Amino acid sequence: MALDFAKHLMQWYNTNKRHLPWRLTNDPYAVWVSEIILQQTRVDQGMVYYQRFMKAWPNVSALAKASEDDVLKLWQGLGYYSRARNMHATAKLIVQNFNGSFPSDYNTIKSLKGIGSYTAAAIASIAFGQTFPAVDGNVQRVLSRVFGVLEAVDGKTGKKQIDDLSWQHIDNEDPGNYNQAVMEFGALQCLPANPQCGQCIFRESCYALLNGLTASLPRKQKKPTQKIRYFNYIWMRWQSGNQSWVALDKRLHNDIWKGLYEFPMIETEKPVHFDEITLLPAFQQLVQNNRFNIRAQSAPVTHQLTHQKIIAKFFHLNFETPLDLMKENKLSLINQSEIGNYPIPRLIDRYLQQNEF
DNA sequence: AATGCGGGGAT
DNA sequence: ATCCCAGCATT
Repeated sequence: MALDFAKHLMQWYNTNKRHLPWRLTNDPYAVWVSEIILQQTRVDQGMVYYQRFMKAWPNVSALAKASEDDVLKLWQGLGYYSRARNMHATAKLIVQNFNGSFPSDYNTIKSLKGIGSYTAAAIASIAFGQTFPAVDGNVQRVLSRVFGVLEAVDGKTGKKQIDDLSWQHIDNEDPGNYNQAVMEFGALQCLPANPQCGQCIFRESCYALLNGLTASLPRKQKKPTQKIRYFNYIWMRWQSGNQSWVALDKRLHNDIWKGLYEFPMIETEKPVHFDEITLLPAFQQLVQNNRFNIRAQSAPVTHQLTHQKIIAKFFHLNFETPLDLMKENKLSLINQSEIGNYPIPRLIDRYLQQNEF
């Protein structure tokens, strides 16, 4: 199986690989330039920059002699500008400390500014033929799907599993092309969304495909940054005997509440103040008559939370609906929604037309 | 383990 | 709008 993966992959690579300029050479400088440019950058976008960069500074010493401003200028529009600054600094360091020739030792390569474990492995394998698996986003995706890495690939254990797999399957005879083959496979076949599984060479053995997990692998543990937004609503409270009642406004689709105030209220990025809200005339009257204690609330919530959860949390479910009292007070209960085991009364527009409560 | 760093393409 | 891209350095 271990041999099979690399063998099939290399065959696929030979017939399907794209013809890219940095694949025409094993010059460590060219490999370095291409790898830095391609960090978090699509091939299509980086291509032009690579050509211009190599034309402007074809080797380490040329780059070392350039001014940082010129390097940054060429980098303009590519993003992650520390890449350019690091390259320039590293070129000067290579001239100073390594006599202008790119180091071939993995740990030395990795010690250079802007070169981490991925780039060091890529340079060591592609330029110097050493067996170091280069693990990037493509590799994480391909290996986690084909071999079924269920742990998060950015977590400790998942990373270890990917690392083990990549050492297990790397082609010692041609590590540089093996590394590029996995990445190319990830970029052309095993796509993040809508992978081309129908014509995939691993379709009969791929763990993810066989278990219907292609869409959910690789798993990531990093949760998306949660935006705080505010669900705004008005709640009313009134006493009747020993009972305290609460009425909420009605939620419509798209997180809009409507009914108690003039304009539909919608989710906002900042809390809403009561002053900013205009109640419908009928309710203004009720407030003036001290029949109701009425407040506006803005509840900070993460977007994922449902309206029901917000209400439940806000009121701590500390009220029970006295249906009888509702009727006695001539409030027609139009709708109930279950929150947990507690029914919550909702006011709807019909109430507003009844001036008598 | 989490963040910041960027611009662009695909969905 | 959100995710992701041939990641790395810093905290």
